[in-house]
Amino acid sequence: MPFTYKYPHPAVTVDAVVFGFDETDLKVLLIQRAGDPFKGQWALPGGFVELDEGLDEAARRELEEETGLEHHFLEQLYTFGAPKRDPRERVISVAYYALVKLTDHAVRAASDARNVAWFPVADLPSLAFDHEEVIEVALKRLKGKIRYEPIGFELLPEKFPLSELQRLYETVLEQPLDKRNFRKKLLGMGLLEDTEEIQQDVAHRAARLYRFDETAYRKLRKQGFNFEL
Amino acid sequence: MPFTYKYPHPAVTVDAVVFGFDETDLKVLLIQRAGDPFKGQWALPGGFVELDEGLDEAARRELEEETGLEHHFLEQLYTFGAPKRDPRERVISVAYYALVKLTDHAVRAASDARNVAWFPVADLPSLAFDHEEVIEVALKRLKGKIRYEPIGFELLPEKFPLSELQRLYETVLEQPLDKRNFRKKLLGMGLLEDTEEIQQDVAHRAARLYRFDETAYRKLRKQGFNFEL
DNA sequence: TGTGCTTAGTGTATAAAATACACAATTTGG
DNA sequence: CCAAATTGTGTATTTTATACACTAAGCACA
Repeated sequence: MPFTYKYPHPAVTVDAVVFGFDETDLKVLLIQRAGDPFKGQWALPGGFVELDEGLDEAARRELEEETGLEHHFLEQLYTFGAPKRDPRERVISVAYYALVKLTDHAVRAASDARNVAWFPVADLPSLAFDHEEVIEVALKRLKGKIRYEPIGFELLPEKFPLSELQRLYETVLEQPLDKRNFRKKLLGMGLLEDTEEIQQDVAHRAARLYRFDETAYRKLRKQGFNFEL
Repeated sequence: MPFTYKYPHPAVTVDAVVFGFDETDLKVLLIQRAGDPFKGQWALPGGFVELDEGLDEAARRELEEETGLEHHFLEQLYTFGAPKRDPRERVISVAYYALVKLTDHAVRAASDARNVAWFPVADLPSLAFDHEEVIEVALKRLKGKIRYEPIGFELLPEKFPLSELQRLYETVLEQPLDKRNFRKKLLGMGLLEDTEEIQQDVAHRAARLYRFDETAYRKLRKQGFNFEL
């Protein structure tokens, strides 16, 4: 027991709410706990912060170790620190949320072979710790932020039809949107690049594929443009 | 040194960016540090989290101890945890921001007689730790949030003339607003109760005083109303 | 007491943005 | 070649945002 302090110190963890979207559902990535407490229960991926790493860094490292996910949108969400949220000792959890492209990133099993799985946010199992609350806060943040920052694209493949973008918005915002108005607005922003490609292997008229134009977005931002849906 | 752990634990503090508004300026409350590190420099009020108290609770307690401020708007802002932000040991700081009514709450000196003072955000001294960054993040949050939640009223006295509300918005948003349109919009929301009182002791036509109607706001929220300026 | 200074308070016309809405075009599968 | 599924398109209407200038009230000071 080599780590001693004059005053008591809490433990600090990072936990991540990882969102994915699969054409119909918004999903969250969960990990089945290998040990106590809450052994066998589903929980958010996460772990202890090392003393020499930043918080963002810790969140990325844990995600990589536990799920193999890399290079995704990651943002700090909120810090949860109720005294009894962990039965072992005082643990303060800095929560993050991440957006990943389900199509590009296959989820690898955790290094220690724990179960990893995607669950629809509308149908979650019961969770360890206060992770249900964490997910609620993350959902609220996503719902708010997707309307005034172009983060929705982080959940879609690089090339996508407009209808899929619309479905994503309808799912996250939990409200139907008018097709013509949606297309008018999005295309009018000048953020979507027409890839000149169309869908393959669909049993109906194939849709044009678009790509989010990051460069155009940055240019417009500088000129005072604000994304808003 | 009675507190020992199997793994290293960082220290955890709460720090608060306290905003006030005094008819012309947005101000931040700072405390002059009594001890090392950064002795004599200005810093945000804050301190260590006790093991048996929640984070919000800790933030309120520290504010009360150091400035005598109570019963104000307080919200978690962001958690800062760069490994070297404190030269002594690894310290993770959960930052809060608070909005107080300058007129109602006189600031008391800290219990240990350290200097406490308000500084205009446009003219801050150099600060200890990464507190400049913390204030920047707080300002950005305030600027964003004041537009879609009615938190501006937390910075004004209970009864205020419309012109003062407008000045507040102009100061925080850093842009001029049209008087007639501003009044039309705000009064149109139905959130302002006319107190039937007017300003006293002013050297010009006295303005009507309004009060933010919390009850009306909650009622409207339930009906799907969204505050937006 | 009246003139000037300062701030309060008010309405309308115009432009821009949001909304509501329906059908023809394309491709596949039977 | 017909049915089923989904893409893609325009206009009229309503709502909201913007631009803009003068009179009213109260005090200070000559």
